[in-house]
Order: sequence, then structure tokens, then C-alpha cells
Amino acid sequence: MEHAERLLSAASELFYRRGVRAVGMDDVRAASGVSLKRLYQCFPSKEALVVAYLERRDERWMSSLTGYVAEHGGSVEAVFAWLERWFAEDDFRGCGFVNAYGELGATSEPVREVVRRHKQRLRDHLRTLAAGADDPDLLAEQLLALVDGATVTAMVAPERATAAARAAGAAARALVTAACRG
Amino acid sequence: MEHAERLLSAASELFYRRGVRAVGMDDVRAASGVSLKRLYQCFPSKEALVVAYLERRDERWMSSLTGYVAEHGGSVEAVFAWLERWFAEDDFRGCGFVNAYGELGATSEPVREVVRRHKQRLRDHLRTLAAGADDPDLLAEQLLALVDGATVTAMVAPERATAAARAAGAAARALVTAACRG
DNA sequence: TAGTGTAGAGAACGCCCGTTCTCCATTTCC
DNA sequence: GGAAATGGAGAACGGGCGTTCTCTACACTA
Repeated sequence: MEHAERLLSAASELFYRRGVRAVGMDDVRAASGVSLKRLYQCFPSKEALVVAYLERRDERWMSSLTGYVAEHGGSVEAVFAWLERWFAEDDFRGCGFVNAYGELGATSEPVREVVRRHKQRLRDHLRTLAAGADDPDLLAEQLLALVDGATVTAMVAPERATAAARAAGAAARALVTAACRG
Repeated sequence: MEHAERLLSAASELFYRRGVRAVGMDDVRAASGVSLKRLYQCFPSKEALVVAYLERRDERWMSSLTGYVAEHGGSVEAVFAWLERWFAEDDFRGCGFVNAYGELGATSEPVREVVRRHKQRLRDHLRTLAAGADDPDLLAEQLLALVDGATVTAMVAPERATAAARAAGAAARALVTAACRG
């Protein structure tokens, strides 16, 4: 049953690009080529499809980031180099999790949960990179803010995306060096 | 004609709390006590009401922030003290502009515009606070990222809101001192 | 008092959406 | 070959939304 994969693939692109509420189940059917009946066999409701979209996005986004960072020596700066590349992608439209939370957070508890988990995973990863600091938790929280903040700027003002990534990277470097000297 | 004010007041609370698409024009009518006919006399479409909501929010949010900062010596740290208080408000639900952008940015050019203007005003204000730095534009961009990033964390994980504001404030202090020494 | 205009309440309209159901063609098994 | 199951296409259903229209009640003028 590779229908689920085709559905998730189509749904992911539509949800991320247009926003969840702007995409109907019939749009997903048309884009995936999977019949509506099968769609509801694979995902019993739109909410289930949205949660699956976010979980898949979490896996891919995190492994892209952690893979890139690992290939670049596990430095904090690599995170922001990766961000700069992400921001430059054609279909970049901000953080899919923040967007989904803003749209559905008031309505759907499962969506809230998966977004929280994603941000926690990101924080955990940043914490491993910050392990050498005097207060790794504090530094991780600060790095997380820089990542999310730069992402907001890149979404709202795409012409500043690169500058935002580099400014955040420079800030991260300064914080890391300050935090490793005590 | 104070109808517009009552409409905006009701619409603002509903839009911010539940998200724009989750609020119908009839909800606004019921919450404001203004008839639907008059609603459409004051605001010819839902989009016009949304833009007015965002513009009013921009004015109030910015003047609350700048007022607080002015009362506290115009320091960068005051920005993050203000953030900490904002995050603790009962009805806090993240940045209304980022949420609106995620929801409507793909659809509505006027919404994109007003959100961009708001973030630019915030950046401009931060730049005035960063005037003493070697590179005030860079520092302002970094402070903006810290503000938006802490706001994202406070929305997604309310139990971390205070910690996020303080971590961002500490990062800002470190960046300011580093940027004023060359 | 008769007539004119105004405003509000809410019905109506057209459309879209999530979900389910119907119908028909095709396949599968005895 | 016939019967039963499967799967797809799309209609149907119930509800909601943005927007407009109708009807009624009241205020004001001559």
C-alpha cells in the first residue's frame, strides 16, 4: 500500500504551501491521484492526515538538519548555514509547525502535541551541540530562539532571509564563545 | 459612529484567540452587538476587518512596548522584561501577526503587507535601542530574531514562556555588550 | 395623522468543505 | 460461466461561511 505515501506527499506540499485550512480533502485527492474512498481508508479524518503530515515533516526536517550538522563537524554554526540554505529554497514558507499551530492550535490538541514534540526535539538537538557550555540548557534555549526568530523574518520578509540567517549565526557564535568561557 | 470601535474590539479578541478563519462574521456580530448590516457598512469585507484588526493591534502592541521601554531607561533589556509580562497574560497566544501570516499570507496581499510593516516597525524600534553598537542594523536584526523566537517558544510551550523570555534577555545583554566593544 | 425614511433582526443565497453513500465496472474465486 | 467482492468516480448530505436581501418596527416630518 503505497497510497499512503502518495497521499502524504501531495498533502505535505499543499498544506505547507497554502496552509491547512485552505486545502480541501478533494485537493489532496486530485493532487495525489488517489480516490477519496481510499484516502479515508488510509487516514480516517483530515486531522489524522494533518498530524501525519506534521510527523513526516518533523522526521525529514530534523534528519536533514542533523545530517548537515554532522557532516560539518557538529558545530553550532552549521545549524545556521543549514538555515540559510533552507530559507533559499523555492517553496520556503516559514516553519510549517508554527504555521500549523497558529492555524489549528486553538482547535486541535493532537496538532498542538506534535508541534510541541517537534520543538522539543529541536531543542534537544541544540542542547547536544551546546554541551560544552557552562549552562547548556540556557544556551540551547537561546539558540532555539535565534532559529525560530530568523525563520519568522525569512518568512515575512524573504528579501532579508539570508541576512537574517547570517545575523542569527553571528549571534550564535558570540553566545557560544561567551558561554564556554564562563 | 463608535460602532467601528466596538466591532474592532470584538473582532480583535476573537481573531487573536481563535485564529482568523475560525471566526465567522456572525461571531463578530454576536460578540459586538452590532448588526450585520452595519458591520458591512463599517468594513466592506472580512479582509478589510482583518486588516483593520492587524493595524490596530500594531499600534497598541508597539506603543505598549515602546512606552514600557521608555519608562525603563530605553534599555534593550527592558524589551525582554516587557516580553516576559506579555507572555504571562491570560490570553497570550503568540504573535498575532505571525499567526495571521501563516493563515492568510498565501492568500491575501494586504495581510502580508500589514504584517511586513509591523515587523519593520519593530525592527526600527530595536535599531534605535541598538544605536550605540558598532553595527546597529546587525544588532537590531539579532534582537528581532530573539524577540520573535522567544514568542514562538512561549506560544508553543507556555510552561517555558518565562524561561524563554529570560534566556532571550540574557542573550540580548551578551550581544549588546559584545557589540559595543568592537 | 399620514407618509417617508432608517435601522435592526434574521432569512436567504450561493458556495465550499468534510464525510459518506451509490452505482457501476472489473476482478477473483468456485 | 456465474457470483461475490473490490475499487474508483463522483453524487449526496449536512453544515458553515461571506455576503446580500427582506421584512418589520420605530422615528421624524408636513
